[in-house]
Amino acid sequence: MTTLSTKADDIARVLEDEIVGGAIPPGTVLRQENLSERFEVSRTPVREALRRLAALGLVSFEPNRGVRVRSISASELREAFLVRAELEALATEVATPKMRPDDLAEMDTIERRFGELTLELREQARSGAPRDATLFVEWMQANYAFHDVIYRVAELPLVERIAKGARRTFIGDRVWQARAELDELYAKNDLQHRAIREAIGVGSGQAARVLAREHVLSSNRLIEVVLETLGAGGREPGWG
Amino acid sequence: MTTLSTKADDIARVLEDEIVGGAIPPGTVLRQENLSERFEVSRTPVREALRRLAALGLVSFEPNRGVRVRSISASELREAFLVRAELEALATEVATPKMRPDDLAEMDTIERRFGELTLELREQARSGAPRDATLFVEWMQANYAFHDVIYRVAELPLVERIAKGARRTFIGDRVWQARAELDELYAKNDLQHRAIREAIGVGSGQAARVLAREHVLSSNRLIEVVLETLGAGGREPGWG
DNA sequence: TCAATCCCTTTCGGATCCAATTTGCAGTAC
DNA sequence: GTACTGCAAATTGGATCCGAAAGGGATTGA
Repeated sequence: MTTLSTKADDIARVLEDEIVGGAIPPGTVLRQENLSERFEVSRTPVREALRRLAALGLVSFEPNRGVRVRSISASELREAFLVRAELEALATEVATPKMRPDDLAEMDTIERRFGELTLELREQARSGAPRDATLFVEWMQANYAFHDVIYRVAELPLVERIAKGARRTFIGDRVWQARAELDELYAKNDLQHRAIREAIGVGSGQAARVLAREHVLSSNRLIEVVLETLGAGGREPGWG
Repeated sequence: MTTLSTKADDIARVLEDEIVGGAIPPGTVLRQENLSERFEVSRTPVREALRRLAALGLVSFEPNRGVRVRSISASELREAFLVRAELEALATEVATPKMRPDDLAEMDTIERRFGELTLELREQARSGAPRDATLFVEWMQANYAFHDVIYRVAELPLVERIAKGARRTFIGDRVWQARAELDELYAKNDLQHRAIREAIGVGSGQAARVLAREHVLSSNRLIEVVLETLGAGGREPGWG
């Protein structure tokens, strides 16, 4: 029986998901022994996993002190959006002439679902009820699924990898649940998706590029508003 | 006395430089024991270093078989140039309004030197003499220095990191020395640098962006010509 | 009261040791 | 001659062990 993956890789994947998903908040100090007893392995594979996370920029490595989950600054966040904007624009332009009818049909299906979820979210936001996390996650997934079709058609694995790496600098989902006026974001996102899909449909790579870029940048602007109102409060847990 | 860096990090840095510099050719299999006796350490830090290289995409990790230096395919190379083109365009646009007189002066100094080196290289190419490696390296460094000013002024560390990561997928410098008709590239590069500098000088971020993008893309086109004539011969050493 | 020093605990980095997997080769059956 | 089996060498993955660095607290001295 072939193993096909090492424990270090498994651990790295799990921690990666937990960090980008927000389950492990920024600033957390990761102790090797904790992780080794949690995953029921020795510290050796744990350290290899941590090296990988460090190379990916998810944690910072202080020699002889430990690793801590990196917290992202406002400027880093803005930059990540800039990178995403450029690369998604590129991918969208490249994908446009390669789109096949079934790809477009898939985009339509996803977009329809996305529209429904958007309505539900706005409904919820207007009613003032507490946010439903699962609904939000679904909305997010539909959002990503839309872009994933584009990435798949574009066939630019490097671009996809980098853009998705930048995408994950999201500070977790709770940011999005923070303010009710994100209503505007929901509606705009939906409209922009449709505009992008239409531009692709008529085969205008240029237009699709511009729209994709603006789409990401407008998300950026709204996120910044949220961060301001949240007070950019990056409280940093100490080493203890 | 504080160590300030671990052996794993040191080893990773050295190997990184050797791989991107071409000293360790693509396809090479890296044996843990070889490296451990070369660096006079045990295999533990070596493996951590290899994990980092794997996370950076410089080597591929096959469980229970070993690591090998990744060889870059033509499509990967093309993609890397696309990424660089977008990100350098972005950086150039952002840098334009932030340029101070002394920054511009520095660009002029570098560009002047770059022009001289370009002339020397073209001279050498026309004379049919064997390429002077050090001259070429100098030319390359001046080329990079020009762009580095832009990156420094732009103050976009993430963009800089990604773009430079894509820049290093260069298959070493010998590619550039392969054909004499790169003459054209030398001249064009020089002219494009000047155009970019002038666009920045008049404060047109839009123009600078477009010029920077075309600059990188034209390098890409010429590289592809070279690869075609070279026969894309990616001979892969076996596992032995 | 406050600062410097020593020591003890915690935690990390690295070395060594052992188990598991792969691989090459010899031998054998057909 | 070819394909298959089984063993042995090479190599990796992981566990355990040890020395060293960092941090905290008590003691001492001014």
